[in-house]
Amino acid sequence: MERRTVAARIHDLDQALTAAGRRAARGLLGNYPLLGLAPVAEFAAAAGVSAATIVRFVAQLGFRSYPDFQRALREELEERSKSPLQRGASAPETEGDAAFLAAFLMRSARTLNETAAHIPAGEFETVCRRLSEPKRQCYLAGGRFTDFLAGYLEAHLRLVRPGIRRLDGRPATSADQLIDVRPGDIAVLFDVRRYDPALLETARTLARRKAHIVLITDAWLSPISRHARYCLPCRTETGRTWDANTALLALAEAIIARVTELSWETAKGRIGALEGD
Amino acid sequence: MERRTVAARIHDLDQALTAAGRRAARGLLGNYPLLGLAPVAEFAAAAGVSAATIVRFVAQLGFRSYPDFQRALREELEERSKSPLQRGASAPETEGDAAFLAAFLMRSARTLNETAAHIPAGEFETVCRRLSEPKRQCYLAGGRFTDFLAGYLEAHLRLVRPGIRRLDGRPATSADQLIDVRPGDIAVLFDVRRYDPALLETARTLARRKAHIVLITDAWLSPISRHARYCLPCRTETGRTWDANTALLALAEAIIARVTELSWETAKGRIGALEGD
DNA sequence: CAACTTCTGTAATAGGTGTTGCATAAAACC
DNA sequence: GGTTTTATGCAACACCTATTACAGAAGTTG
Repeated sequence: MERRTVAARIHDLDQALTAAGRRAARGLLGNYPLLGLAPVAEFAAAAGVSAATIVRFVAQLGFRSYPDFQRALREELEERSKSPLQRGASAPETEGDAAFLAAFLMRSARTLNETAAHIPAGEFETVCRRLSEPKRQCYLAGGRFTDFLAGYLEAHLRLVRPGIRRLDGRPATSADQLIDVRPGDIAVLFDVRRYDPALLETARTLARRKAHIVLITDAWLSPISRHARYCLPCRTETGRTWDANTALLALAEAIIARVTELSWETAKGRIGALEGD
Repeated sequence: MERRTVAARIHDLDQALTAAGRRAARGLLGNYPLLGLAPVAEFAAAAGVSAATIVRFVAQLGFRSYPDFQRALREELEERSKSPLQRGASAPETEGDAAFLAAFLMRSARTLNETAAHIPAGEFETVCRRLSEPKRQCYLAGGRFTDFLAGYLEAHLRLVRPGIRRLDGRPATSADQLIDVRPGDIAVLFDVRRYDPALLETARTLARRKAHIVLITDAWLSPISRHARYCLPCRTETGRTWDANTALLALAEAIIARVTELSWETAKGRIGALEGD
C-alpha cells in the first residue's frame, strides 16, 4: 500500500471527480478523517449522497474496499499521533520548544480577541460603509513591514469595487499620485511602530486635501493618528524580537468580508467575471 | 448515554476487570483510541485475547454493542479536535452588524487554535531548524493571494540570515531563478485554494533538483503536497466569500520568531546593523 | 432535438461482522 | 484435593454492512 495520505489522494483526483464524488470529498475533508471511520451509510448521509457513491469514491481513491480505506485512515491517524510523541524521545532538550508553535498561536489568537475588545464596533462599521460607497476613490498605503497588508487589501477590494488605488511608499512618487485626491475620498493607511516618516508625510498631504484617513496601527498609535478620521488600533505585542502583524491582517480580512457583504450587488458580478466560474 | 470518556470508564472499572479484560483495556489505552475503531478481530489480536472477550469488555463499559462503542469513540475524537477552540466561545453569536467585527475576529482566533492542533510540533520544529542552517540557500514563493506572505517572510528572514531568495511567480522567469538550486536547499511555498498552477510547476522543478520543499497551505492541501517534504496545513474557513489567510500569517510569524531564536548568534549582529540602532 | 454517454440512486446480493451458546480451563473456596 | 464458581476461547448463528447490477436521470455531442 502506498504511503500517501488519503487527503493527498483526494487532491490528486480533484479534477477527475464527479459532482457527487466531490461532495463526498468535501464531506470527508470537512470532518477529516473521522467521517471516513463511520459506516458507509453514515458517511453517505453526512455528505448528502448515496452509499453507492461513497463506495465508488473510495474505489477511485485506489482502495480495494471500504474497510481497506478505513484501515488506511487509522494508520494515518496513528502516524500523526506518534509524531508529536517523538519530540520527547528524540530531543529531550527541546521540551520547551515542543509547545512553541501552540503557545505562539494561542498568544496570537489572544491578541485577536484583545483587538476586538479595543475597537469600537461602530467605528469599524462606519469605515466599512464608507469603503462601500463606490463613488469615493479609495487609496491604500503601508509602511515598511505593513505595505504587504495594503497590497492584500488592495487585491481583494479591487474585486469588490472600482476606484481602488495603491500608493507607492516613496514620497517623491506619492506626491504625483495624490494630485487627483478629492475631498471625501478615503485612504486606508497601515502604520506600526518604527513608524514610517514617509507615510506620515503622505498622510499630511491627504489630510490637506480633505481625504478621510482610516488608520490601522498598533496600540501605541502612529503619529498619523492626529490626521486620521478613523483609527483602528490592533494588538501586536509578542514579548519577542518582532511584533506580530497577525491582528492587522485579521482586521483587514474583516474589512474585506464586511465590505463584500455591503457591496454584494456590485461585487457579485465583478467577482464572477474575474474569478471565472 | 453518558458523556464520560471511554478512557474514564475504563479507569472506573479497573479493579472489576478480569485478567483478559485487563489485557483488552491495556491494549486500547496503549493505542487510544484507534484500536477501538478497528474491527473486533483486529482489536482482539492486538490485545492478545479472543474476539468474544472484546465484546464482553465493551459491554462491561456500558455500551449496548460494539458499533455503539465505536460511535462513542468517534464522537470523543471529534470533541477533542474541537476543544482547543471552545475556550473563547462565550460571546453571543449575534450575527447582527454590531458584533460583526468581534464575531469575525473570534472566529479567526479559533482558526489559529485549530491550526495549532493540526500541525505536528515536531514538523514545525524541524522546519525551523532547517531554516536556521545558514549554509542552505532558502527560496520563497507564493500564489496569487499568498505571495505577500512570501514577501513578508522574506523581509524578516533577510534580517536574520543570509541566502534568502524570493522567487518571482511567473514561470518563465522562475526557471532562470532556479538554475542555482542545489540538493538540500530549502524552499518555502505558500499555496491556498485556487491553487496556482505556475507555483506547482515551480515546485516540480524544485523537487527535481532535490530541494526540500516546505509547503504552507490550507486544510485541503495544495497539489504541491505531493512534492513537499514538510507540509504545514492551516485553517482558512470563514464560511464567507473569501477564505482567511490570518492563520498562514500567524504561522509565518511563528516561524520568524523561532528561526530568530535559533539563529540568534548570527541574527543579532545583522538586525543591529540593518535596523541601524 | 435526438442519440448517446455518463452519472447517480435504488434495491437485491454476498460477504463479513459482531454476537452468543457451549465446552473447557482456570481460579476460588470449602 | 475435590467441588463450585468464574472466566475464556471456539464455533455456529444472525444480523448488518459493503457491494454491485440495473434502471432512471442528467448532461453531452452531433
